[in-house]
Formats: sequence, structure tokens, C-alpha cells
Amino acid sequence: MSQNEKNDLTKERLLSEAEALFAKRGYDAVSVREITAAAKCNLAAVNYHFGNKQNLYLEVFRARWVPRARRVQEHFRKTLAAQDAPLPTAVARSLAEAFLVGPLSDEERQHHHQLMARELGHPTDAFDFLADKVMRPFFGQLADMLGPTMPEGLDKERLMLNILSMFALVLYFNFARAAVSRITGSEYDSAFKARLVEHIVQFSLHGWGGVKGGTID
Amino acid sequence: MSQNEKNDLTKERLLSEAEALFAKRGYDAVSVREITAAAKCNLAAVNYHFGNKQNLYLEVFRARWVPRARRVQEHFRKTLAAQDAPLPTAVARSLAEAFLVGPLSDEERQHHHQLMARELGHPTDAFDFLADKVMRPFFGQLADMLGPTMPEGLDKERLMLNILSMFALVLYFNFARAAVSRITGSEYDSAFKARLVEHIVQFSLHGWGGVKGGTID
DNA sequence: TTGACATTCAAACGAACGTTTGATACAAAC
DNA sequence: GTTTGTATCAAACGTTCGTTTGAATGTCAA
Repeated sequence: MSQNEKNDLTKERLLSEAEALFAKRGYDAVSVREITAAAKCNLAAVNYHFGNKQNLYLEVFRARWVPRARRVQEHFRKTLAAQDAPLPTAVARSLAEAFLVGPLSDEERQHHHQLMARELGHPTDAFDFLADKVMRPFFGQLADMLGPTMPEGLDKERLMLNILSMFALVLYFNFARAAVSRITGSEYDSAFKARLVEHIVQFSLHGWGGVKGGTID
Repeated sequence: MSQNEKNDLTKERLLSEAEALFAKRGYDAVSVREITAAAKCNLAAVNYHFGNKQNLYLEVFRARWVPRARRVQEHFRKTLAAQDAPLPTAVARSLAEAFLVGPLSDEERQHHHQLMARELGHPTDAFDFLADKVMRPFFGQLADMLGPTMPEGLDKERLMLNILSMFALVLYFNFARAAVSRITGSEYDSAFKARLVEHIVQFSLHGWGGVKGGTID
């Protein structure tokens, strides 16, 4: 088993370094040589453990991205269950908190959302996986939760667009950090992140009008 | 001048094909050979007209992206000026209409927002250009417009976050078209686009609560 | 101790990359 | 008619790419 442990370590290191590099710079900009150098192993290790570069990319989603998404969703469900009823206010706050603070380290969260954004913009095989195993089920749960509390006469598409829009904000403010910092002139520190959570909650609930924070909390 | 015209044609074709390919697949995934093949010219044309690949990429932003962004902004200002006062409702509607329907062809719009999203996620030299020449000035104008109409006690950062959030929605629903279609199950045709404009306006103004369309229009 | 198996490694493979070169074509200037 | 300058082209440059190979290493069961 000590042999298996070593194997696993190399495989795990490869997955970690590959994820970080793919997230930061994209599939094509990262070479196998760069990944194996970062993982401190031989060039051939990628092909030995994963067959080829493309499959390493897919495995990053299977072995790392999906479990992490599940952790975030679990965190969301836990914090929401602590509340009385799944009212939109509580749902929005729990969602924003889970995805912008939540159980992930800041680096994990950055990589997570960058990988997701890349797949949204240019879907590969990984997107099928991601949509079926993570997005659709979770969005379905949210729709079931929020549907009854939404204004009357709200069709399913409109509800889904509302949910997607909140995720667009979460994704955007994680994905475009550098740009957001430069435009707002604010450092992306934990204080700014707290203000961001507040903003996203207010915006999702009330749009431009919901900035006074009157009835919330 | 007929020689200059031919030169220009090649240069213009290169810019067009390069923009389309860079937008769809990103800088590193597109080769100079692929661009010159699409533009039906010799491989060396990129280096002759633009020096190198990187500079062709920058020139796509300077010669194509920025002028197009200006056209969209001009469209926004024109349709807004036709209204009485720049109330948030009119601003939101004019913005969404300019950026989701507006003066661009559907293909242009798609490429435009994909290039922008790529720069937001991983800024290069093009982003400096883009931020200084287009984003900051326009966001500044919007802030001046919307500032007085916003709820009392709204600081500058919060106002900018509101504006950025509306752009996040515009960008997202252009950038992640394939994914949005697959999640909502709706075709991205012009009818869906019209519903999208309506949704983004309502969401930006009222968040999850603004789906009844009561006071709007 | 031996044989089977899993893992790592240096080295090399052919293909594709961005870029350069020198020849060629052609219009305008002298 | 010759020169000058611009644009295009096929061909090649050296480099890097993803992948393959075969030997070396270490582990464990027989």
C-alpha cells in the first residue's frame, strides 16, 4: 500500500496543479510539461496516470470540481436549515454566503469559479458532466424552494432566469476579481468580500432599489 | 491607392477572422496558420501587417472592439435621450436594449462579449486599454446619471457595484449562451432574447421581487 | 530468491507552433 | 526604362508541443 500511497500522491499532486493552472490560464495555454514541473514529477506521469492531457482535464472536474461543488451546496443547505422557513431573503443570503465565503479557501473558490466560467463560455465534454451532476439538480432544488414564494404568475423560465442571474453575479464577482478591483478601486480583501455578499443579496432581492437594507436582517 | 486598398482588405480580413476565432476559442487555442487560412492569405501576412500574433490580438481590440463599444454606447445615449428624464427605469431598459439587441449583429455581439469576458477573467495588455478608453468613462457617466436617483445614503462603491451587476447579467447572458439554453431548455432565438431583456431590466430594478412588471412601462 | 507488477524516469518521436527569409509581382515615381 | 516601395508567397527556421518508448526502480507474493 505504500506503493499505492506514492502513486496516489503523484496523481493528487497532478490534479491539484493541473486544476490551478487550467483555472488561471485555460486548457490550451498550459502545457503538460508545466503541469508535471509544478507537480514535481516526470513528464510521462500525465499519460501514465490519466492517458492524455484531455482526460486529465476531465478528471479535474470529476475528482475535484464536483466534490467541491457538493461541499458548497451542503454548506448552503446546512445554513438554510438553521433558519425558520426558506423565504427568499434567507435563501439569497445563504446562497451568497455559501458561494462567496462558505467552506472553501479563497484560492479554491477562485479556481472553482474560473473553471466553471471557462466551461460556460466554451463548453467541452466537462460541461455535460457538470450540468447533469451538479447544475441541473441544484437549480431544480432551488426552483422548488423558491417557486412558492415568488410573485404570482411566474412561469418556470422566469424563475430559472432569476436563479441563473444570482449565480451570474456570484460567478462574475469571483471570476472578474482583478477587473472589479480595478474598476471599483477597492482591494479584494475579506472586508470587501463581506460588502460583496451584502450587495449581491440586496441586488438579488431588490435590484437597484434594495440598497437601503431596511427590511433585511 | 488600389495597392493600399488590397492591403487594407487583407488587413481587415485578418482582423475580422482573428476576432471571431479569438472570441470563440481564446488566444492560445487559435494558431496564426488558422487565422491566415480563414482570411485566405499567406501565413506571413500576420507578421507583415501586425508584427506578431500578440499585436494582432491587441489590434483587434484597438481597431474593432473599442469602436464597436462606442457604437453601443451611442445607441444607448440616443434611445435614452428620447425619454423624458434619466430615471432608473429608462436607464435600465435602454442599457439592456443597447447591449442585448442594439446596433450590433448577433454574431458581433457574441464575439464582443466573449472577448470582454476573456479579458475580465484573465486581463492582458488589452484590458488596460479597454478599462481606460471604454469601461471607466462609461461607468462614470452612468454613475453621474444614476447617482441622484438612487436611495439616500448610497456610497460610490455601492453605486458602482449596482452598475457592475447589471453588466454582469448582460455579459453572462451573452457569454454563456450555450449553457443558459441548456439549463433553461429555451432556444436562444430573438423571442428568447426579448424575454431576456425584460428579465434583466426587471431583475436589475427589482431583483427577485420585480417579476410582475407592475410599475414598469 | 525469484517473478510479477506498478511506478518513475531520461530520451526521443513526429507534428504543430510563431517567426523569418528571400524571391516574386506589381504599381507609382523619377 | 529604371528605380523604389509595398504586398504576397513558398519554404524553411528553431522551438515547443503531446505522446511514446524502454530501461530502471521499488514492492510484495510465492
